[in-house]
Amino acid sequence: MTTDAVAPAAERLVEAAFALFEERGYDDTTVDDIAARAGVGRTTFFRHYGSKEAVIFPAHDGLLDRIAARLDAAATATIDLAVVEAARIVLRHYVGEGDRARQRYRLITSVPALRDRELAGQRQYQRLFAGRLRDRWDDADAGLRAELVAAGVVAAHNHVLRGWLRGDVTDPEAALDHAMSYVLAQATGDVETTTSVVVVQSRRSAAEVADTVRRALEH
Amino acid sequence: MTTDAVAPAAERLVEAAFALFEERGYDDTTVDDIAARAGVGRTTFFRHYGSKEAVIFPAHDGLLDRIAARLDAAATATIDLAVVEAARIVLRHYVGEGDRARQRYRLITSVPALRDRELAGQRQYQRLFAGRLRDRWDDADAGLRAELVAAGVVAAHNHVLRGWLRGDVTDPEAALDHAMSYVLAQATGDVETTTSVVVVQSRRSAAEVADTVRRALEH
DNA sequence: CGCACCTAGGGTACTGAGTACCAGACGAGC
DNA sequence: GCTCGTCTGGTACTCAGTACCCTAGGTGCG
Repeated sequence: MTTDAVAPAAERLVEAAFALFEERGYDDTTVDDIAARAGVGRTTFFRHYGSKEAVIFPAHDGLLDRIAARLDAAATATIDLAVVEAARIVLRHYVGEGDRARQRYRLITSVPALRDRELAGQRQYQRLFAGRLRDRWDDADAGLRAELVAAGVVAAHNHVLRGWLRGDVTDPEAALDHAMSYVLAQATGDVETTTSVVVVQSRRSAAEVADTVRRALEH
Repeated sequence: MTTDAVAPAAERLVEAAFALFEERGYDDTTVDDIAARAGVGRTTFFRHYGSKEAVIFPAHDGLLDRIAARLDAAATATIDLAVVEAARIVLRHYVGEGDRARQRYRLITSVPALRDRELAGQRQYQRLFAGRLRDRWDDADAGLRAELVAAGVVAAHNHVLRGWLRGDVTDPEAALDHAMSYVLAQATGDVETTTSVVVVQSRRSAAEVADTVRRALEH
C-alpha cells in the first residue's frame, strides 16, 4: 500500500540499518532511526526482524535447511565429508555477499552485542553438524567425536572466512580445503589407529620389491 | 551501613536471583524483584552485575587471569598440554560449585538469553587459548592450528562438563583426560605424516621375520 | 579533633528495545 | 459486494540499562 517503488520493506530496512550503523555507530542508532530512513513504521521493523541486532545478519533458517538436506543426503561413510561440504555452502554464501559481508564484519568486530549474536548464530550450525555426525556414528565416543569435529569444522570455516574478509585470503575455497584437511584427519580417527607390519615372502630382490610397491602406490 | 548481618550484597543478589529464576522463571522475574528479595536497591544490583544475565554466571575474570598465568608459565614445547591443564582449572571450578553449577545448567538450557551469554563467556577462554597457542607456534599454519586446538579443547571441556552436570559422568577429570587425548593427537600434528614402506632383504622366512619384528615391537 | 577522601549503597529520572493490541489498506477469490 | 489473509501503521506499556546526585560509614592525615 505504501511506496513499494524501490524494494520491499525488509530489504530497505537492511540497507537503512547498515548505512546508519556505519554513519553514526550502532549504539547511537535507534530502531526508530532505521525505520524512518527505510520509510516504514517501527512496528514493521520488528515484524521482519526480531531485534535490532538481527537486521544485519543473513537469514540463517534458509541456510540451515539447505545444509540439513545436504547432510541427510550423505552416505554414512562420507558424513564427515558432507559436513565439510556443508561448511562450504556457508562459506560460499558469505563470499557471495561480497561487500555486505565485509560491512558486517566491520560492525561485528567493533560491537560486542553483535559479536555475541554472531556466536549464537554459529552455534546453530555447530549443533546441526554435531547432531548429524552423532547420528551416523555409533562407537562409544561418537558424541564426543561428533562435537569435536563439529567444533573443528566451524573453527576452520571461521578462520578461512575471516582471512577472506580481511583480504588475506584470495581463494577461500582452496583455503577451506586446506584447513579442513586438519579436521578430517581427526575425524577419520587416527587416535586409536594401529599399525601392522605385513611380511610376505617373494623371490624378488629388495630393489625389485621396492619398485613394485612404489609403482603400486603411484597407481 | 545497612544490614550486612548475613552476607554481602553481591552474594545475596546471586541467591535471590537463582531462587526467583527457579520459582517464577527467568522472563517473569525483574531486576527489581531480585533487588527487593536481596534487600538492596536496584542501583546496587547494577553496580555489582552489569546485566540481569550476568548475575548467575561465575566471575570469569578471575579464572581467565589464573589461566593466563598458567599458560604463560608453560614451556613452548608443552603449551598444548598447558592448554589442557587450563581447561582442567575451569572444569574443577564448575565441579567445585556443585549444585550451583547444576542450577545454572538448568537455567541455561531453558533460557535462550542465558545460553547466548554463556557462549560469549566461553569465547573468552577460546580466544585466550588460541592466542597463546599461536604465540608459541611459528609454522605457516600456526594461526589455523591454534584456533582448531582451542576450539577442540573448549568443545571437549564442554562435553565432559555437560556429562557431569547431567549425571552421566562421575569422574570428570578422567573423562577430561580421555576427551583431550583426541584433541592432543590433532595438536601434535599427525596431519602431514607420511608412511614409508621399508624393504629389506633377509635369508629368514616370512614367519621368522614376522616373529622378529613382533618381538622387537614388544621390546 | 576536624577535614578530606574513598567506598558502598539508595533514589530519581531518562532512553530505548521489545511486546501487545488495535485498526486501516490492499489483493485474491467466491 | 463481501470476506479472508497479508502487510502495514500507531499507541501504549514493561523493563533493562544508564546517568546523576545524594547519604552513611570508615580511614588516613594534618
